[in-house]
Amino acid sequence: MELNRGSAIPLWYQIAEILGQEISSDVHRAGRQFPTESLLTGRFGVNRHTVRRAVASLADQGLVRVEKGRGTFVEDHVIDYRIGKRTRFSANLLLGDVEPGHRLIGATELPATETVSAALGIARGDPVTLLEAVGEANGHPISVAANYFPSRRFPGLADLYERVLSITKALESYGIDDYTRQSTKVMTTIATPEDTQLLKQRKNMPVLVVESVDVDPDGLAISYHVVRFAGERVQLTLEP
Amino acid sequence: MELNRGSAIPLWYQIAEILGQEISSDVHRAGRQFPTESLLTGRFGVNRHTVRRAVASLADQGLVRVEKGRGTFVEDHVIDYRIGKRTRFSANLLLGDVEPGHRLIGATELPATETVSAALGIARGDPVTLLEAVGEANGHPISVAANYFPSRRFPGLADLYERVLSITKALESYGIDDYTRQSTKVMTTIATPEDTQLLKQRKNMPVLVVESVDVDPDGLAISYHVVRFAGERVQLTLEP
DNA sequence: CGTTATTTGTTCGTATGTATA
DNA sequence: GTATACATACGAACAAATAAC
Repeated sequence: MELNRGSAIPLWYQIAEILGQEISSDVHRAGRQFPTESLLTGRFGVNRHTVRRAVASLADQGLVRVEKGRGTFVEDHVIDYRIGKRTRFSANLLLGDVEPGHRLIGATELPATETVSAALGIARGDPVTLLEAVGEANGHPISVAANYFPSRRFPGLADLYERVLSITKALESYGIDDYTRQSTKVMTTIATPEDTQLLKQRKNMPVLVVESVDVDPDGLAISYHVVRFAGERVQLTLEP
Repeated sequence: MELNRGSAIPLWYQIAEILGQEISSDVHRAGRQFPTESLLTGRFGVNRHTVRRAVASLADQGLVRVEKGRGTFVEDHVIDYRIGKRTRFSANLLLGDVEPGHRLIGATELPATETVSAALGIARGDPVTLLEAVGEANGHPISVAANYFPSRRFPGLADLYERVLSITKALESYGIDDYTRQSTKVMTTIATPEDTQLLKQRKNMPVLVVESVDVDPDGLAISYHVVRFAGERVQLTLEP
């Protein structure tokens, strides 16, 4: 990682690239203080203005936050979560350079509430299987998901899921080899105490709430999802 | 609005429908206390359980919020904002029964920052026109938008906009008769003091941040938008 | 501060109509 | 037709949280 002084690429840009890389690879830990301008001028052997230009670029990219009189701080990493017609959790995150993971925190059967029954197109009170899971990226929790399935159509889904640990695979056992996203709604609220605990957020941080319905090729609803993302760690990208 | 006791439709459901209608038509104002169970049993001449069933349905639909020992409260109305390939602000809101409006709060020309130039596919420092506006629905502010346009391609856009008060119309003068959404990103943060003031939010409420790029039929970027929605008043619905 | 009234939450029991086996 | 199950509706009582005094 050496600077190339002869090149057509500006010095400040090369420095910004190096520092950006270091932030991505956690050399500078999120939330912690970033090296001061004076430290960086020493390290790269350039003028303070050159370093400032590089840091300004990082700030503009949202990688760091500069506070007059206090210092520069590394922003929390933001994970890019793509939402489209064929959203799958793990497949999704693998597109970035993050290691995805699930942790099942509950599998129950209960009668459908108004909202759930309406979303799934079943009668209120019909039994639904609720799979609750925490989604992780690089070992950090980023989402709490409530996934509802009509139990009449998928009997024993909870047990099956606990064995294969994949919704897509579990559904294959019922002959569902393909499903698509029918509707998606995005909201935001302040994290509940439960969110705060599960997502290891600080108090009073915002959460992104995504409500969606998946349908089979015949247009029949097969699942209703309410996913709550840690707002400070996730960015949704909507696929055209 | 009378109850039909003989009908196949349950009493509690009829009551929920009536009360839901009243909430939509602002008979019960948002944020204010909803009639108590005892008042409603009196009004409808039914058992308290029947009223509770109806109110539970309203709560499940998100129309009211029930607090033990305090009472039931009408939730803030949520505006459904559709996002798709052809998102237009006013056209969008007119689909609901809300009266849309704009208020321009600033029109300036400035050099493109890193993010803006990258989004618009121009060189950093190239002049861009920034139109800042507050979006309103039914007279209440729901969004603060920063709209960036490449000034070289649209010279005099700011003045033109102030005359026609419509981005779509202003762009027509430059021969742009159609544009589509190229990319959309959704994030959330806590409102800044400026957000709080412009959106008339309470302090520390979340905002939904939508970043998007519009392109002309040739795929050339014509605008970059950063819109900040009052989180408690807006729900985004993503069109498939 | 404690007391009291208000309001919602919960749990008994009872009766009735409807659909299903 | 009978038995069973289920949802609806009503009645009464008590528990728990809150607000007002």
